[in-house]
Formats: sequence, structure tokens, C-alpha cells
Amino acid sequence: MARGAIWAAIAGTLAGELAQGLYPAGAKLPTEAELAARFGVNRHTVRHALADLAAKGLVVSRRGAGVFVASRPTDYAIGRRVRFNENVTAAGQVPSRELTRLETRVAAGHEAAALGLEPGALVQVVEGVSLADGQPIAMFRSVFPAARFSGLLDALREVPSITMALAAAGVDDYVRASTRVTAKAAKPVQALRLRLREGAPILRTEAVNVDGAAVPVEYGLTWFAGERVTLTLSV
Amino acid sequence: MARGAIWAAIAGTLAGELAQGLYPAGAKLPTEAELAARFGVNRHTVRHALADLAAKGLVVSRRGAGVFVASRPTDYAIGRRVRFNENVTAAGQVPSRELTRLETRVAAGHEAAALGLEPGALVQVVEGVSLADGQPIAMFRSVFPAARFSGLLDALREVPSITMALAAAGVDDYVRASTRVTAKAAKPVQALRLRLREGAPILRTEAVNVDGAAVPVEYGLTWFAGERVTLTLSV
DNA sequence: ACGGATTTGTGCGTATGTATG
DNA sequence: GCATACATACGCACAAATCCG
Repeated sequence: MARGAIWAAIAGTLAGELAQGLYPAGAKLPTEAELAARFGVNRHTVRHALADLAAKGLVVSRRGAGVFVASRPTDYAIGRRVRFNENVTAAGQVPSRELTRLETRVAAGHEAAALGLEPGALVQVVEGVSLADGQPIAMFRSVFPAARFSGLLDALREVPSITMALAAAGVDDYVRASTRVTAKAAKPVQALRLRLREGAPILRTEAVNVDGAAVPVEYGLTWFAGERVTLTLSV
Repeated sequence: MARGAIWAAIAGTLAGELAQGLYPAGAKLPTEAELAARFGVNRHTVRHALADLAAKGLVVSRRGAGVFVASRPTDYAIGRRVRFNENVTAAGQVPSRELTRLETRVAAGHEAAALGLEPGALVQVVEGVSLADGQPIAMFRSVFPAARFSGLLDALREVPSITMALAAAGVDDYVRASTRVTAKAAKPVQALRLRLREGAPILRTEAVNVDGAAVPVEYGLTWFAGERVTLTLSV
């Protein structure tokens, strides 16, 4: 700890305590004065450390109120190629997911249309929650043509990502063909799953992913916790 | 100027002078003490402004040496999927381009070979300069099979990127199949276009892009201003 | 090669402004 | 209105890296 600047050591200590979950997301940190006393340094030195953490997106400060644990990830890139795991790992977090439904059923009208299927065709449906460092980031529902991906549901139980399950089904690459983004208020069930209050802002994206031959492989709806995610639209 | 923090006003003033090209890339800014005297503020206030500029990637400071104008963009990702606009926008800059040539002609031997065409086949050729925030980043020459992309030149006049022009021609996705990188010295014409001195280092990349069916759609040469770009090879 | 001057980095102390609760 | 807490700004001092004669 001796080598390097004092502020860097303090920032590292605080970052460790944040990663450890000592302070829950949204919690208020001790005041700058208290932190200065704790580490035995001037308040400016604490501020330098906090500025570093703020630049990394770990904390957010509000004048007159305090310094709070940021709800990460701050940014979620939405481009032609979106991989949840890449977004999360790029933010230095650990991605995980919980599956809440796996089923094969008849496609709804808009699902069949989005996937270019005949009305009444069968589809595989997977629903679940995506988490970063254990905190819910988004709910998702993905719909796949059942005729092409017969073993997909089994694969999804085995591997940790949709990308890998599709790869096992022979789709080694896919791109986002279209995306629509709307803002909604959280319904009770959504608020429960995403650990939000009812009525909290939700970002809803609707996307169609296609393979290299432009054939639709997935029709996906995702509901992001608006307070924890900023969608970044690239191109 | 009165509203807002002093450091923010100073940062804005300096950012404007940088954007104006008052200091060339790589040049040394006045010392913190000099800037403090110029703006009539404490050195800490100048440091706050410089820290802000550094966070935005506009300047780089070296202890004992000084503060220097950053040569942006620092990184230019070269992967299987390269889109100039994505690289530039990811760096927080505004992409643009100037077309210097649009023509249809007989393919040269190496061009036909790269695109898998018969010798003597016709190709569409577009040449131009890519800029980020108005500063030249690279010269490019792209060659396309004329038989497949008859309306491409017209599309290129309409849309701001090659990716979009190809999309209009039915290629909604393409990947970089091969890339070769060499280093050259700027020739007089290149130095003029890229606003470099003659003999300045140039990074020359030669790439073949293919569509989802592995059919070549573009043979491209790009000459990057070596002093302003670092190519990052990924995958 | 060396040493002093220069320049940025770090840290403390103090004072005042401004938003919050 | 009042106390609290972060934001800004000034001043001083020394350390560390670089530069130059």
C-alpha cells in the first residue's frame, strides 16, 4: 500500500469495499469529512479518490446530499452486434442469468411476422432475467423458430448464454437487423423481478436478429431497468 | 462566462482553441503556471480544467515534461468487423468524409484476383479521405464488382458511409476476410491530402471484405496517418 | 555525465458558495 | 430558517520526473 499515491490507495480500498458489496447499490457513503477522518488525510485527498471512483462510474455524488453507490452498468451498448455478456464483462462485472420459462408453443401473430414464419408455426420461447454482479439488469423473452432449432431449449439449460446455445445449433454468427426502443412504466411483476418499485422507468427494446444469410433466428424483447442502464445507440 | 465554474470555462476555452487547431497535434501547451497567469486563477483551477480535458482525451500530461495535445483517435480497432464511423464515434468524435473519385473501370490484375473476378471485369472505384472532427485520418480506395453493384456509385453520393451504400445494394452485413498491414512513408500527394509532412509514417492496410456467403464484396486499401492513429488488431 | 532548473503530481490548510434535507 | 454536505477556489509546500546546459 505504501507505493503510489495516498488517494489511489484510498480509491482502491473503497473500490474493494464496493465490489465486496459492503455498501448496497444506491446506498450513501460516509461523508467526505468522515472518510477523511477514517483514513487520516485531508478532505481534498478523499475527494481525489472519490473523483477517481466517479470517473470509473462506481459512485455518483450529489451536492448537498452525499456520495452514493452508482447503479452499474452505466452504459449498455446497443449496436448491430449486441451480446449481453460482452457488455457486462466489458464493464468489469460478472454476468449471470436466471431462466424463468422454457417452452415450445404456437407463435403469436407478431412473433411469426417478425421471424418470417407461417401463422401457427411452432416457436421455442425462453424467458429470464439477466444480472450483473447479482443485480437484475433486464428481463428478456427470446423467441426462436422451433423447426430450425429443435434442441435449443436443452442447449440453453447447458450453456450460460444465448450466443453459445445458438452456436451449438449451428449459428456461428448473427447480427441485429432491427431495434425499436420505447419507454414504459414497470408493472408489478416486472418491478418484482427487476427489484424496482412499481412504476419505475423501463426501457423496452424489440429486436430481430438474423444470421449471415439474413434469415431471422431470434425475435427478442428486453426490458431494461431504466435506473441501472443507459442504452447507447451506436450507428 | 459568469455562470458555471471557472475551471469549466477555462476548459471550454482551451478545448475551443484545440478544436480550432491553434495548437497542432503533439504540441506542448503553455505550462500550468503560465495558464494560471493568463486566466488570472490559481494553478489548481487550471489543473482542474486540464484534468477535465485529459478525461475527454484531448490532452495528455507528462510529469516533468508538460501537457501535450493528444493525437486522436488513440485507437482504431481493426477486427473482423471494421466500420470507420463506429471507430470514430466511439472515440466521441464526428466522422465525415470527402470523396475525391468515383469511377467505373476495368479491374487491375490484383484487384480482380482479390475479388475473385475474371481478368478484365469491370469494377466500381471510390476514393476519398476520412476525417474525425475535421482532421484527416485516412485516405481510402475501395473497389467493388460492378456487375453486382451497378448503382453503388449513386448510393455513395447519397449516404454518408460505405456500409450504408452496401446495405442499399442488398449487403446487410459483411466481414473482413483478410487484412495486411504495412508501413510506408508519405508521398507528396498523400502528405497533402492527409495534412502531413512528406515522408511522415503511413500505415497501409489492404483488406478484403466478404458477405455472409463468403463472396468478396469489397477490396479496400486504406492509408492511415500514422501519427494520428494506432491500429488495434483484435481477432 | 552530472546537477540544477523546470514542470507536473501530491497533499494539506483555509475559506466561501450552493444545493439538500 | 438552519445545519449538513458537496463544489469551487486560493495559497503553500514538497516530491518526482524531465529537460537542458
